[in-house]
Amino acid sequence: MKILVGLSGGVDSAAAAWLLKQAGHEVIGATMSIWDKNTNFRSHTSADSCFSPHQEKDVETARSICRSLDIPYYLFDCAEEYKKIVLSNFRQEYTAGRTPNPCVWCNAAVKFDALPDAARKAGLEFDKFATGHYARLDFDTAVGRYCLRRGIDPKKDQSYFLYRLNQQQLARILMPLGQYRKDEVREFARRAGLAVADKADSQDFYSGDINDILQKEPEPGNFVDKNGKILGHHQGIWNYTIGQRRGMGISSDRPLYVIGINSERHEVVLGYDDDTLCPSLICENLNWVSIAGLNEPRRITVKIRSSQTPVPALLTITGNDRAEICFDEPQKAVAPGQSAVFYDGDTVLGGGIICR
RNA sequence: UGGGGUGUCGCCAAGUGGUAAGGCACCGGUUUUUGGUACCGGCAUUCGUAGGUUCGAAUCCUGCCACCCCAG
Repeated sequence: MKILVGLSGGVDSAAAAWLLKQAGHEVIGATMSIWDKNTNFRSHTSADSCFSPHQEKDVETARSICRSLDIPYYLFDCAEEYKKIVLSNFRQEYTAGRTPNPCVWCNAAVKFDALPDAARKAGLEFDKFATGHYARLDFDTAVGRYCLRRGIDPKKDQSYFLYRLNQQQLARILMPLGQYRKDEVREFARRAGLAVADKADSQDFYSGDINDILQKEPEPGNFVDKNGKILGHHQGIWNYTIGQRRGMGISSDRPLYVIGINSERHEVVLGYDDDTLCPSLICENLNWVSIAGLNEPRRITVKIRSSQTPVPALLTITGNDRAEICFDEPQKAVAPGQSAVFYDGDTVLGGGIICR
């Protein structure tokens, strides 16, 4: 097969490319560029964030990975789509007092969409598009759908970020790392002689001044308690997210957490540990993956953040493109704007955006 | 300027003669392809201030300063 591999400059995607080449496929490397050169932020920071002017360094790394794997390499400019979808969602959500998840949108609209698209438009032909994600894919003939499943390594599973992919996209995707553990992947990279074999994991989305990326000026408002009593002042609701503890600068008898954000009043509501607990949530903008939909309530497990083991709950469709999830045990810090992803064991059924 | 009270880290606060607990905040690190959480570590040679008593004081005594309350 002819396979286009999305390379980030990290170990995982490099190892994925190597694995596919080892398996005898014809592999092509590609990276999407997302930083708009016209952006003029006041503060530029660390190189290891995803959205950063330093992405050229990652491109260079990806290029040298391809050189050592002896495969062709291409760079595609996806900054326009990235700006239109990921950044605009990011800005809109934070401004509305919600907490966006850029990775979820980036995957569905850019990485697994604009990037392979750009490659095709540039005249590249390939059968599949592969990445270094820790998730598994297969086709379930019984339901006639492509199914997304958790990666074997529970600590590295990235299926949470992928629940927005549609069947057309899934049909052409390969995720060769889903069946390996991280330490095995590093071992592959070492064996392949890749310089990135021991490169550090993870990256922030963005590490500069949030006012820059939101194109906002600081906007003072109050910290209040549940009863509306003023506890202090902040410089913009977009600096906070439900469940957040640090960064308020307010001392109390016990730690204080953000339990609400009121965009109309520009207030951030603070409360104790217990106040962050929530028995249920409503989500909308649903996307179904391994099933076509749901007609009756279903017992599932659900993740409301990426680094969480799925927790048991009851999923009920309550309206058009709207669902309610009742947790067996109340969950901490349910943040609107984040995603709730539904699982049945290792299988991603679908998910939606939390609205309350 | 009569009476009473208080003054220990940014905030709260233990300690009443034996050589400064704890919580919150803050800072650093670990975890993590969002945000966040959690975890680990750091954080008053000094107790409003100046003297005195004592082997030894944040703790006892005296002066001064500041703040609070009551009475003017």
